[in-house]
Amino acid sequence: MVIRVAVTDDHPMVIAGLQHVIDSTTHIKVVNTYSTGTALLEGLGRELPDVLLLDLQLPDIPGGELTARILNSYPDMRIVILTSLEAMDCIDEMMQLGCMGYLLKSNTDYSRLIRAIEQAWRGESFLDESLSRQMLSNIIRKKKQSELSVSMLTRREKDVLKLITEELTNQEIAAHLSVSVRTVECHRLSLLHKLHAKNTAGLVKRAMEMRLLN
Amino acid sequence: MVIRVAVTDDHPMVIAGLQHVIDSTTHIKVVNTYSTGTALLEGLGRELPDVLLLDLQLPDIPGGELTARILNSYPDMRIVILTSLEAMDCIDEMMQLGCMGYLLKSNTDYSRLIRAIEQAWRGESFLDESLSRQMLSNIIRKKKQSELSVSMLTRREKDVLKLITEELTNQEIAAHLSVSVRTVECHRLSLLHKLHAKNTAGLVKRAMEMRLLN
DNA sequence: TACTATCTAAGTATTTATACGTAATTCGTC
DNA sequence: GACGAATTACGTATAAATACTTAGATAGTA
Repeated sequence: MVIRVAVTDDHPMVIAGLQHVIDSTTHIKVVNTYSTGTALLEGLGRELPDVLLLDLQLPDIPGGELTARILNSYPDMRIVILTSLEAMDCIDEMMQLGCMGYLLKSNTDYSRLIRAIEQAWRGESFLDESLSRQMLSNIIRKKKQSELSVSMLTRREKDVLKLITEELTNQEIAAHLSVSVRTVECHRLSLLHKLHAKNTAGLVKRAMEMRLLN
Repeated sequence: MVIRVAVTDDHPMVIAGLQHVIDSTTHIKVVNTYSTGTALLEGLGRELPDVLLLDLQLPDIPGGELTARILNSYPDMRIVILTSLEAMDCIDEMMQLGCMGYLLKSNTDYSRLIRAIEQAWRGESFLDESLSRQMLSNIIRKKKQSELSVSMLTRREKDVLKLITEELTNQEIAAHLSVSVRTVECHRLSLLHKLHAKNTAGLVKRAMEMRLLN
Protein backbone atom coordinates (compact mmCIF):
# COMPACT_ATOMS: atom_id res chain seq x y z
CA MET A 1 0.00 0.00 0.00
CA VAL A 2 1.43 3.32 -1.06
CA ILE A 3 0.19 6.62 0.35
CA ARG A 4 -0.24 9.07 -2.52
CA VAL A 5 0.56 12.64 -1.49
CA ALA A 6 0.06 15.97 -3.24
CA VAL A 7 2.15 18.94 -2.16
CA THR A 8 1.15 22.59 -2.50
CA ASP A 9 3.62 25.36 -1.68
CA ASP A 10 4.71 28.47 -3.50
CA HIS A 11 8.37 27.95 -2.67
CA PRO A 12 10.07 25.54 -5.09
CA MET A 13 12.71 24.81 -2.49
CA VAL A 14 10.13 23.64 -0.01
CA ILE A 15 8.55 21.39 -2.60
CA ALA A 16 11.92 19.98 -3.53
CA GLY A 17 12.75 19.36 0.12
CA LEU A 18 9.46 17.64 0.80
CA GLN A 19 9.77 15.54 -2.32
CA HIS A 20 13.24 14.44 -1.28
CA VAL A 21 12.11 13.48 2.21
CA ILE A 22 9.08 11.62 0.99
CA ASP A 23 10.93 9.86 -1.80
CA SER A 24 13.30 8.43 0.77
CA THR A 25 10.45 6.31 2.10
CA THR A 26 9.00 3.29 0.38
CA HIS A 27 5.37 3.64 1.39
CA ILE A 28 4.74 7.31 0.56
CA LYS A 29 4.88 8.85 -2.89
CA VAL A 30 4.47 12.41 -4.16
CA VAL A 31 2.04 12.20 -7.05
CA ASN A 32 1.51 15.91 -7.71
CA THR A 33 2.99 19.26 -6.78
CA TYR A 34 1.29 22.65 -7.07
CA SER A 35 2.51 26.15 -6.40
CA THR A 36 -0.82 28.01 -6.41
CA GLY A 37 -4.30 27.49 -5.06
CA THR A 38 -5.79 27.70 -8.52
CA ALA A 39 -3.47 25.03 -9.87
CA LEU A 40 -4.30 22.82 -6.90
CA LEU A 41 -8.06 23.13 -7.35
CA GLU A 42 -7.71 22.32 -11.02
CA GLY A 43 -5.38 19.41 -10.33
CA LEU A 44 -7.74 17.88 -7.77
CA GLY A 45 -10.36 17.75 -10.51
CA ARG A 46 -8.11 15.35 -12.41
CA GLU A 47 -6.51 13.26 -9.70
CA LEU A 48 -7.17 12.97 -5.97
CA PRO A 49 -4.28 12.20 -3.64
CA ASP A 50 -4.71 10.28 -0.40
CA VAL A 51 -3.19 13.11 1.59
CA LEU A 52 -2.71 16.76 0.74
CA LEU A 53 0.14 18.80 2.21
CA LEU A 54 -0.91 22.42 2.08
CA ASP A 55 0.82 25.71 2.72
CA LEU A 56 -1.57 28.39 3.94
CA GLN A 57 0.31 31.31 2.42
CA LEU A 58 -0.28 30.90 -1.27
CA PRO A 59 -0.13 33.91 -3.56
CA ASP A 60 -3.60 33.63 -5.10
CA ILE A 61 -6.16 32.23 -2.66
CA PRO A 62 -6.28 32.78 1.13
CA GLY A 63 -5.59 29.58 3.05
CA GLY A 64 -8.90 29.46 4.87
CA GLU A 65 -10.94 29.89 1.74
CA LEU A 66 -8.89 27.34 -0.19
CA THR A 67 -9.25 24.75 2.55
CA ALA A 68 -12.98 25.36 2.81
CA ARG A 69 -13.43 24.97 -0.94
CA ILE A 70 -11.42 21.76 -1.09
CA LEU A 71 -13.29 20.19 1.82
CA ASN A 72 -16.54 21.32 0.33
CA SER A 73 -15.82 19.49 -2.91
CA TYR A 74 -13.98 16.56 -1.34
CA PRO A 75 -15.21 16.10 2.25
CA ASP A 76 -13.02 13.05 2.79
CA MET A 77 -9.78 14.72 1.69
CA ARG A 78 -7.06 14.33 4.29
CA ILE A 79 -5.41 17.72 4.53
CA VAL A 80 -2.26 18.41 6.51
CA ILE A 81 -1.47 22.08 6.95
CA LEU A 82 2.25 22.82 6.75
CA THR A 83 3.01 26.45 7.35
CA SER A 84 5.04 29.04 9.16
CA LEU A 85 2.02 30.89 10.45
CA GLU A 86 1.87 30.55 14.18
CA ALA A 87 -1.42 32.34 14.63
CA MET A 88 -3.72 30.41 16.91
CA ASP A 89 -6.96 31.65 15.39
CA CYS A 90 -5.86 30.19 12.14
CA ILE A 91 -5.35 26.71 13.55
CA ASP A 92 -8.72 26.88 15.20
CA GLU A 93 -10.31 27.73 11.87
CA MET A 94 -8.53 25.01 9.94
CA MET A 95 -9.27 22.34 12.50
CA GLN A 96 -12.87 23.41 12.54
CA LEU A 97 -12.98 23.14 8.80
CA GLY A 98 -11.79 19.58 9.15
CA CYS A 99 -8.07 19.46 8.44
CA MET A 100 -6.36 16.36 9.75
CA GLY A 101 -3.17 17.96 10.92
CA TYR A 102 -1.22 21.10 11.46
CA LEU A 103 2.59 21.32 11.32
CA LEU A 104 5.03 24.18 11.64
CA LYS A 105 7.77 24.38 9.04
CA SER A 106 10.08 25.82 11.65
CA ASN A 107 10.23 22.81 13.90
CA THR A 108 9.08 19.86 11.86
CA ASP A 109 11.75 17.27 11.27
CA TYR A 110 11.53 14.51 8.71
CA SER A 111 10.26 11.73 10.93
CA ARG A 112 7.54 13.96 12.28
CA LEU A 113 6.43 14.87 8.78
CA ILE A 114 6.29 11.24 7.73
CA ARG A 115 4.39 10.38 10.86
CA ALA A 116 1.89 13.16 10.20
CA ILE A 117 1.25 11.90 6.68
CA GLU A 118 0.77 8.36 7.93
CA GLN A 119 -1.62 9.52 10.59
CA ALA A 120 -3.62 11.73 8.29
CA TRP A 121 -3.90 8.81 5.90
CA ARG A 122 -5.25 6.63 8.69
CA GLY A 123 -7.74 9.33 9.56
CA GLU A 124 -6.05 10.34 12.79
CA SER A 125 -5.58 13.98 13.57
CA PHE A 126 -2.17 15.45 14.20
CA LEU A 127 -1.16 18.64 15.88
CA ASP A 128 2.36 19.94 16.22
CA GLU A 129 3.55 19.65 19.79
CA SER A 130 4.27 23.30 20.35
CA LEU A 131 0.94 24.25 18.85
CA SER A 132 -0.76 21.61 20.92
CA ARG A 133 0.74 23.07 24.07
CA GLN A 134 -0.29 26.56 23.06
CA MET A 135 -3.84 25.49 22.31
CA LEU A 136 -4.05 23.57 25.53
CA SER A 137 -2.93 26.48 27.65
CA ASN A 138 -5.18 28.77 25.63
CA ILE A 139 -8.13 26.53 26.30
CA ILE A 140 -7.34 26.27 29.96
CA ARG A 141 -6.95 30.01 30.26
CA LYS A 142 -10.28 30.64 28.56
CA LYS A 143 -11.91 27.95 30.64
CA LYS A 144 -10.67 29.42 33.89
CA GLN A 145 -11.71 32.85 32.79
CA SER A 146 -15.21 31.75 31.94
CA GLU A 147 -15.47 29.74 35.13
CA LEU A 148 -14.45 32.81 37.02
CA SER A 149 -17.23 34.76 35.35
CA VAL A 150 -19.77 32.04 35.97
CA SER A 151 -18.80 31.76 39.61
CA MET A 152 -19.52 35.45 40.01
CA LEU A 153 -23.16 34.82 39.15
CA THR A 154 -25.74 33.74 41.69
CA ARG A 155 -27.98 30.75 41.08
CA ARG A 156 -30.93 32.93 40.17
CA GLU A 157 -28.88 35.09 37.86
CA LYS A 158 -27.74 32.00 36.01
CA ASP A 159 -31.35 30.83 35.76
CA VAL A 160 -32.41 34.15 34.30
CA LEU A 161 -29.47 34.32 31.91
CA LYS A 162 -30.20 30.86 30.63
CA LEU A 163 -33.82 31.73 29.96
CA ILE A 164 -32.81 34.95 28.25
CA THR A 165 -30.67 32.97 25.81
CA GLU A 166 -33.74 30.85 25.16
CA GLU A 167 -35.44 33.95 23.81
CA LEU A 168 -37.91 34.39 26.65
CA THR A 169 -39.09 37.87 27.65
CA ASN A 170 -38.95 39.06 31.25
CA GLN A 171 -42.63 38.27 31.60
CA GLU A 172 -42.15 34.72 30.41
CA ILE A 173 -39.08 34.28 32.59
CA ALA A 174 -41.03 35.54 35.59
CA ALA A 175 -43.78 33.03 34.93
CA HIS A 176 -41.22 30.30 34.43
CA LEU A 177 -39.46 30.99 37.72
CA SER A 178 -42.68 31.90 39.57
CA VAL A 179 -41.47 35.35 40.59
CA SER A 180 -42.56 38.84 39.64
CA VAL A 181 -41.37 40.62 36.52
CA ARG A 182 -39.65 43.19 38.71
CA THR A 183 -37.50 40.49 40.24
CA VAL A 184 -36.45 39.29 36.84
CA GLU A 185 -35.65 42.87 35.82
CA CYS A 186 -33.54 43.16 38.93
CA HIS A 187 -31.57 40.02 38.18
CA ARG A 188 -31.18 41.17 34.62
CA LEU A 189 -29.71 44.47 35.75
CA SER A 190 -27.25 42.63 37.98
CA LEU A 191 -26.25 40.50 35.01
CA LEU A 192 -25.66 43.57 32.86
CA HIS A 193 -23.38 45.01 35.52
CA LYS A 194 -21.54 41.84 36.43
CA LEU A 195 -20.89 40.82 32.84
CA HIS A 196 -20.15 44.36 31.65
CA ALA A 197 -22.82 44.01 29.00
CA LYS A 198 -24.76 46.88 27.51
CA ASN A 199 -27.92 45.03 26.59
CA THR A 200 -29.53 41.68 25.84
CA ALA A 201 -27.17 41.11 22.95
CA GLY A 202 -24.20 41.43 25.26
CA LEU A 203 -25.73 39.06 27.79
CA VAL A 204 -26.34 36.35 25.20
CA LYS A 205 -22.89 36.83 23.75
CA ARG A 206 -21.19 36.37 27.10
CA ALA A 207 -23.46 33.51 28.05
CA MET A 208 -22.43 31.67 24.91
CA GLU A 209 -18.76 32.53 25.35
CA MET A 210 -18.79 31.02 28.79
CA ARG A 211 -20.85 28.05 27.67
CA LEU A 212 -23.61 28.61 30.17
CA LEU A 213 -26.22 27.08 27.90
CA ASN A 214 -27.46 23.45 27.59
CA MET B 1 13.16 6.61 28.71
CA VAL B 2 10.09 4.91 30.08
CA ILE B 3 6.60 6.36 29.73
CA ARG B 4 4.84 6.07 33.07
CA VAL B 5 1.11 5.44 32.68
CA ALA B 6 -1.74 5.46 35.17
CA VAL B 7 -4.93 3.59 34.32
CA THR B 8 -8.39 4.37 35.65
CA ASP B 9 -11.33 2.09 34.93
CA ASP B 10 -14.01 0.55 37.10
CA HIS B 11 -13.76 -2.83 35.37
CA PRO B 12 -10.93 -4.96 36.77
CA MET B 13 -10.86 -6.95 33.54
CA VAL B 14 -10.18 -3.83 31.50
CA ILE B 15 -7.38 -2.82 33.83
CA ALA B 16 -5.89 -6.29 33.65
CA GLY B 17 -6.09 -6.25 29.89
CA LEU B 18 -4.47 -2.84 29.58
CA GLN B 19 -1.77 -3.80 32.02
CA HIS B 20 -1.00 -6.91 30.02
CA VAL B 21 -0.77 -5.02 26.75
CA ILE B 22 1.38 -2.27 28.18
CA ASP B 23 3.64 -4.67 30.05
CA SER B 24 4.42 -6.36 26.76
CA THR B 25 6.27 -3.22 25.67
CA THR B 26 9.63 -2.13 26.99
CA HIS B 27 9.16 1.63 26.93
CA ILE B 28 5.78 1.98 28.66
CA LYS B 29 5.00 1.02 32.22
CA VAL B 30 1.80 1.03 34.29
CA VAL B 31 2.70 2.77 37.55
CA ASN B 32 -0.78 3.03 39.09
CA THR B 33 -4.27 1.73 38.60
CA TYR B 34 -7.45 3.22 39.99
CA SER B 35 -11.07 2.11 39.85
CA THR B 36 -12.81 5.30 41.00
CA GLY B 37 -12.48 9.02 40.37
CA THR B 38 -11.93 9.69 44.04
CA ALA B 39 -9.08 7.20 44.22
CA LEU B 40 -7.54 8.72 41.12
CA LEU B 41 -7.64 12.28 42.45
CA GLU B 42 -6.08 11.12 45.69
CA GLY B 43 -3.44 9.09 43.89
CA LEU B 44 -2.43 11.98 41.65
CA GLY B 45 -1.66 13.93 44.79
CA ARG B 46 1.03 11.38 45.60
CA GLU B 47 2.45 10.47 42.20
CA LEU B 48 1.95 11.96 38.75
CA PRO B 49 2.12 9.67 35.71
CA ASP B 50 3.31 10.87 32.31
CA VAL B 51 0.08 9.78 30.69
CA LEU B 52 -3.31 9.04 32.18
CA LEU B 53 -5.68 6.55 30.59
CA LEU B 54 -9.16 7.44 31.73
CA ASP B 55 -12.56 5.80 31.44
CA LEU B 56 -15.39 8.33 31.40
CA GLN B 57 -17.94 6.09 33.06
CA LEU B 58 -16.74 5.85 36.61
CA PRO B 59 -19.20 5.12 39.41
CA ASP B 60 -18.52 8.15 41.58
CA ILE B 61 -17.60 11.24 39.52
CA PRO B 62 -18.95 12.19 36.06
CA GLY B 63 -16.23 12.02 33.40
CA GLY B 64 -16.43 15.66 32.39
CA GLU B 65 -16.13 16.93 35.91
CA LEU B 66 -13.29 14.57 36.73
CA THR B 67 -11.33 15.60 33.65
CA ALA B 68 -11.87 19.27 34.37
CA ARG B 69 -10.70 18.87 37.95
CA ILE B 70 -7.57 16.98 36.95
CA LEU B 71 -6.61 19.48 34.26
CA ASN B 72 -7.32 22.29 36.64
CA SER B 73 -4.87 20.91 39.18
CA TYR B 74 -2.38 19.55 36.63
CA PRO B 75 -2.69 21.54 33.39
CA ASP B 76 0.13 19.60 31.74
CA MET B 77 -1.34 16.18 32.41
CA ARG B 78 -1.60 14.11 29.24
CA ILE B 79 -5.00 12.47 29.37
CA VAL B 80 -6.18 9.83 26.94
CA ILE B 81 -9.87 9.06 27.14
CA LEU B 82 -10.64 5.39 26.67
CA THR B 83 -14.32 4.66 26.72
CA SER B 84 -17.28 3.01 25.14
CA LEU B 85 -19.32 6.19 24.98
CA GLU B 86 -19.80 7.20 21.41
CA ALA B 87 -21.57 10.46 22.11
CA MET B 88 -20.13 13.26 20.05
CA ASP B 89 -20.95 16.05 22.49
CA CYS B 90 -18.82 14.28 25.01
CA ILE B 91 -15.76 14.20 22.79
CA ASP B 92 -16.19 17.83 22.00
CA GLU B 93 -16.25 18.64 25.70
CA MET B 94 -13.21 16.52 26.52
CA MET B 95 -11.16 17.90 23.67
CA GLN B 96 -12.10 21.38 24.66
CA LEU B 97 -11.03 20.67 28.20
CA GLY B 98 -7.67 19.66 26.82
CA CYS B 99 -7.46 15.88 26.62
CA MET B 100 -4.77 14.59 24.33
CA GLY B 101 -6.67 11.72 22.84
CA TYR B 102 -9.89 9.84 22.59
CA LEU B 103 -10.18 6.11 21.91
CA LEU B 104 -13.10 3.72 21.70
CA LYS B 105 -12.80 0.46 23.60
CA SER B 106 -14.82 -1.25 20.92
CA ASN B 107 -12.37 -0.81 18.09
CA THR B 108 -9.02 -0.05 19.64
CA ASP B 109 -6.43 -2.71 19.04
CA TYR B 110 -3.18 -3.01 20.94
CA SER B 111 -0.92 -1.21 18.51
CA ARG B 112 -3.31 1.70 18.31
CA LEU B 113 -3.44 1.97 22.08
CA ILE B 114 0.35 1.95 22.33
CA ARG B 115 0.57 4.54 19.59
CA ALA B 116 -1.94 6.76 21.39
CA ILE B 117 0.05 6.62 24.61
CA GLU B 118 3.25 7.47 22.77
CA GLN B 119 1.60 10.37 21.01
CA ALA B 120 -0.01 11.75 24.13
CA TRP B 121 3.37 11.55 25.82
CA ARG B 122 4.93 13.55 22.99
CA GLY B 123 2.17 16.10 23.30
CA GLU B 124 0.43 15.15 20.08
CA SER B 125 -3.30 14.78 20.03
CA PHE B 126 -4.94 11.56 18.99
CA LEU B 127 -8.46 10.86 17.84
CA ASP B 128 -9.91 7.47 17.01
CA GLU B 129 -10.45 7.11 13.30
CA SER B 130 -14.16 6.43 13.43
CA LEU B 131 -14.66 9.32 15.81
CA SER B 132 -12.53 11.52 13.62
CA ARG B 133 -14.72 10.71 10.64
CA GLN B 134 -17.86 11.37 12.62
CA MET B 135 -16.57 14.70 13.87
CA LEU B 136 -15.44 15.67 10.43
CA SER B 137 -18.78 14.95 8.84
CA ASN B 138 -20.50 16.63 11.76
CA ILE B 139 -18.42 19.73 11.28
CA ILE B 140 -19.03 19.77 7.57
CA ARG B 141 -22.74 19.32 8.06
CA LYS B 142 -22.90 22.16 10.56
CA LYS B 143 -20.73 24.29 8.35
CA LYS B 144 -22.94 23.78 5.32
CA GLN B 145 -26.02 24.42 7.39
CA SER B 146 -24.68 27.67 8.74
CA GLU B 147 -23.44 28.71 5.33
CA LEU B 148 -26.91 28.07 4.02
CA SER B 149 -28.34 30.34 6.68
CA VAL B 150 -25.75 33.01 6.05
CA SER B 151 -26.33 32.90 2.32
CA MET B 152 -29.98 33.67 2.93
CA LEU B 153 -29.01 37.01 4.42
CA THR B 154 -28.37 40.08 2.34
CA ARG B 155 -25.22 42.16 2.76
CA ARG B 156 -26.97 44.83 4.77
CA GLU B 157 -28.69 42.30 6.98
CA LYS B 158 -25.34 40.77 7.77
CA ASP B 159 -23.95 44.23 8.57
CA VAL B 160 -26.80 44.93 10.94
CA LEU B 161 -26.60 41.52 12.58
CA LYS B 162 -22.89 41.93 13.18
CA LEU B 163 -23.40 45.30 14.81
CA ILE B 164 -26.22 43.94 16.94
CA THR B 165 -23.86 41.31 18.32
CA GLU B 166 -21.48 44.14 19.14
CA GLU B 167 -24.13 45.49 21.50
CA LEU B 168 -25.05 48.54 19.46
CA THR B 169 -28.60 49.93 19.58
CA ASN B 170 -30.54 50.60 16.40
CA GLN B 171 -29.65 54.27 16.68
CA GLU B 172 -25.95 53.52 16.90
CA ILE B 173 -26.18 51.03 14.07
CA ALA B 174 -27.97 53.61 11.94
CA ALA B 175 -25.22 56.13 12.59
CA HIS B 176 -22.60 53.52 11.88
CA LEU B 177 -24.10 52.57 8.53
CA SER B 178 -25.22 56.10 7.69
CA VAL B 179 -28.86 55.17 7.26
CA SER B 180 -31.99 56.02 9.20
CA VAL B 181 -33.10 54.17 12.31
CA ARG B 182 -36.18 53.02 10.42
CA THR B 183 -34.02 51.25 7.91
CA VAL B 184 -32.16 49.43 10.62
CA GLU B 185 -35.45 48.44 12.20
CA CYS B 186 -36.53 47.10 8.85
CA HIS B 187 -33.42 44.99 8.42
CA ARG B 188 -33.80 43.81 11.96
CA LEU B 189 -37.33 42.65 11.31
CA SER B 190 -36.16 40.75 8.24
CA LEU B 191 -33.47 39.09 10.34
CA LEU B 192 -36.01 38.05 12.95
CA HIS B 193 -38.14 36.42 10.27
CA LYS B 194 -35.34 34.84 8.28
CA LEU B 195 -33.57 33.39 11.29
CA HIS B 196 -36.80 32.40 13.06
CA ALA B 197 -35.74 34.39 16.09
CA LYS B 198 -38.11 35.94 18.59
CA ASN B 199 -35.93 38.81 19.74
CA THR B 200 -32.42 40.20 20.03
CA ALA B 201 -31.32 37.25 22.14
CA GLY B 202 -32.31 34.89 19.35
CA LEU B 203 -30.49 36.96 16.75
CA VAL B 204 -27.25 36.96 18.71
CA LYS B 205 -27.57 33.26 19.43
CA ARG B 206 -27.96 32.39 15.77
CA ALA B 207 -25.25 34.81 14.72
CA MET B 208 -22.82 33.09 17.05
CA GLU B 209 -23.94 29.63 16.00
CA MET B 210 -23.24 30.43 12.39
CA ARG B 211 -19.99 32.18 13.24
CA LEU B 212 -20.94 35.43 11.62
CA LEU B 213 -18.81 37.43 14.01
CA ASN B 214 -15.16 38.58 13.72
C1' DT C 1 -25.94 36.17 67.39
C1' DA C 2 -24.81 39.34 64.03
C1' DC C 3 -23.35 40.04 59.53
C1' DT C 4 -23.54 39.45 54.62
C1' DA C 5 -25.22 38.00 50.37
C1' DT C 6 -29.11 36.75 47.90
C1' DC C 7 -33.75 36.82 46.51
C1' DT C 8 -37.60 39.17 46.36
C1' DA C 9 -40.33 43.25 44.73
C1' DA C 10 -42.10 47.83 44.60
C1' DG C 11 -42.04 52.97 42.36
C1' DT C 12 -40.89 55.92 38.41
C1' DA C 13 -39.09 57.13 34.10
C1' DT C 14 -36.80 56.81 29.70
C1' DT C 15 -35.03 54.34 25.95
C1' DT C 16 -35.28 50.40 22.69
C1' DA C 17 -37.29 46.91 20.29
C1' DT C 18 -41.03 44.66 17.88
C1' DA C 19 -44.82 44.61 14.32
C1' DC C 20 -47.13 45.80 9.84
C1' DG C 21 -48.20 48.41 5.95
C1' DT C 22 -46.54 51.22 2.25
C1' DA C 23 -43.31 52.85 -1.20
C1' DA C 24 -39.43 55.33 -3.71
C1' DT C 25 -34.73 54.27 -5.42
C1' DT C 26 -30.99 51.54 -6.87
C1' DC C 27 -28.80 47.69 -9.06
C1' DG C 28 -27.92 43.48 -11.31
C1' DT C 29 -29.96 40.23 -14.58
C1' DC C 30 -32.65 38.29 -18.36
C1' DG D 1 -35.92 47.92 -21.19
C1' DA D 2 -38.34 45.05 -17.97
C1' DC D 3 -38.18 42.56 -13.80
C1' DG D 4 -37.17 41.23 -9.22
C1' DA D 5 -34.46 41.73 -5.20
C1' DA D 6 -32.32 44.77 -2.09
C1' DT D 7 -31.93 49.08 0.21
C1' DT D 8 -33.85 52.85 1.83
C1' DA D 9 -37.43 55.11 4.70
C1' DC D 10 -41.89 56.84 6.83
C1' DG D 11 -46.29 56.32 9.81
C1' DT D 12 -48.38 54.27 13.71
C1' DA D 13 -48.58 51.31 17.54
C1' DT D 14 -47.58 48.36 21.40
C1' DA D 15 -44.37 45.60 24.02
C1' DA D 16 -40.10 45.17 26.20
C1' DA D 17 -35.84 46.50 28.18
C1' DT D 18 -32.93 49.65 30.69
C1' DA D 19 -31.83 52.71 34.80
C1' DC D 20 -31.82 53.87 39.66
C1' DT D 21 -33.70 53.74 44.33
C1' DT D 22 -35.40 51.55 48.24
C1' DA D 23 -36.39 47.66 51.18
C1' DG D 24 -38.38 43.37 53.45
C1' DA D 25 -37.45 38.23 53.81
C1' DT D 26 -34.27 34.52 53.98
C1' DA D 27 -30.43 31.80 54.36
C1' DG D 28 -25.64 30.84 55.13
C1' DT D 29 -21.43 32.15 57.77
C1' DA D 30 -18.13 34.15 61.06
